[in-house]
Amino acid sequence: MTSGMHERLLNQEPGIPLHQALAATLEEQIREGAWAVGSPIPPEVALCKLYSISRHTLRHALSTLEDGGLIVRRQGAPTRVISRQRPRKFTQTFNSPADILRYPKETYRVNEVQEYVECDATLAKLLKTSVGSSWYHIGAVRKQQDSDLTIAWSDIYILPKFAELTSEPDHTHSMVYEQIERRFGVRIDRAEVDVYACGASLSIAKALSIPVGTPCMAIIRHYFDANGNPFEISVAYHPEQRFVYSMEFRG
Amino acid sequence: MTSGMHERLLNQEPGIPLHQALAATLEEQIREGAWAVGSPIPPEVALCKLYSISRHTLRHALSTLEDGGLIVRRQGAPTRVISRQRPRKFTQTFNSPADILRYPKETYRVNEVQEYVECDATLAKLLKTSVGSSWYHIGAVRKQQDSDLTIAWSDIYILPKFAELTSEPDHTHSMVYEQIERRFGVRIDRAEVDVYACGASLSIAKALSIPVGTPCMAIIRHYFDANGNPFEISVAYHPEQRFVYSMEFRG
DNA sequence: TAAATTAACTTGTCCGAACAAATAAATAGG
DNA sequence: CCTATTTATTTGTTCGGACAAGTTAATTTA
Repeated sequence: MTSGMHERLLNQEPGIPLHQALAATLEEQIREGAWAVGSPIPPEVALCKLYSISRHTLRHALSTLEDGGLIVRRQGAPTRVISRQRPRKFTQTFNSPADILRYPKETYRVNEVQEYVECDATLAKLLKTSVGSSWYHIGAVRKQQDSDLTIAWSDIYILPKFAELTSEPDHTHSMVYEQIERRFGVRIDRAEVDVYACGASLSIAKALSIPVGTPCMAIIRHYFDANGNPFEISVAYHPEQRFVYSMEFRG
Repeated sequence: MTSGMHERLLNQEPGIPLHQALAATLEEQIREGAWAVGSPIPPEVALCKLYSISRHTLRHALSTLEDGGLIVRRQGAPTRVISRQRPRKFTQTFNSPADILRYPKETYRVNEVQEYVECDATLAKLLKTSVGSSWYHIGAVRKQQDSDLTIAWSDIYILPKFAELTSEPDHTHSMVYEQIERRFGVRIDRAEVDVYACGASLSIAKALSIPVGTPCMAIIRHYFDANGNPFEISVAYHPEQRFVYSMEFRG
């Protein structure tokens, strides 16, 4: 190309910051394919001269594009385009593990079973652990504070060394993982949640006063510590119509 | 306090940037409760003098804290502490709405019903829309490509103007929302997902060849456009044992 | 007293410059 | 031809300064 590249003027409207207008312009250029995905964009000093702006302002704009997932920057290496459009990501953020199941605050547990158990084949498969592993089992119903309506049956399995938690005063009114974190300093690093439908077993039907085989939503939560080992596994059974697991995603 | 506040030296180890060390120090201060939640921290110029650093470096550190959710900054107003600890957020990111339900790629639909419908009271409640609103209804079973095992029954409701989609060649092998986006340029801005357990109704039981009342997991997805209006609502029923909705969260 | 205006304060934007650190390309050596 | 070293390139860090824009508190005015 004989004629030099003409400077693309920033349509600088009053009121919007320069770095913002610049980011929009660059994003537009990337979308139009001015630079192919994977290829480097001009170095910062070149862009500064092209747009007649300070390096600081340019870097602010590039930072915006990087946050948006359009480019990657590495010290020493040229900045590269990694996507022509802002990748659409549907995210759902939970501020605490309690939100994962969105249990209303106004619920509490009534423990009916407390015992040490050893995994047989069936339980090991359910908990995704090995046969013979030992757990402290808490069987409880979860009720609504005001109406006393039974929402679910919960089987909570925790490491035997945490068994003493059950003697805590507010044990039945707060989440077990919170108590473990408070008393033992074990922090949740990762959580797995499985959801599926099943019919109520005999014992669950009895505890919830529903017919055997009533459709239930089973929610199994695995809590892992920083070392990747599970320290709490809870299995909750929600009878039909008594619980809706609701989520929202934004693009 | 008569004695002036003693400067807290930054334990500046070689190799780590100043703004990073500063951010760590400030985060520590906040965690220790140097400033109560809701109260303002000293203005930038004061912190600059206290730590003998440039305002630019300080702002870089504050930006880090803001990203971490510890403080909020508003032009003109003092910066305030909003949390003493980095709020633990469990996030799950989906790159496409398909991942929300994690449908395997190797599934396809077999349409059995295609009709225009008008919401009666029951349907309006299920779809969270108003009575009398019109939709184009697609009833279909979802099957696995190789085994031909039926995974679910789906009721898909789309705006009447999108009805012509069903004549597309690959209609049954791709997601309806994808086709809407491709053909009509309607982009998903938000999605709501509700999950609960229910028993199989007569029509569903017949379509899936299962007994009436078989436990099913119902997943209702609402897709909203940029204006906040729903343009597709799908209701899927998964019989027990045939579908597990699995999620993973990281702290 | 209550509302409107002013002033002080605080964060946001933007420039210029210099050096450090990491990477990629060019060069020298086996 | 391949490897190790050097050089050039590019992004990261840090300073210093000035003004703009928004918020809050104080002041004035009705």
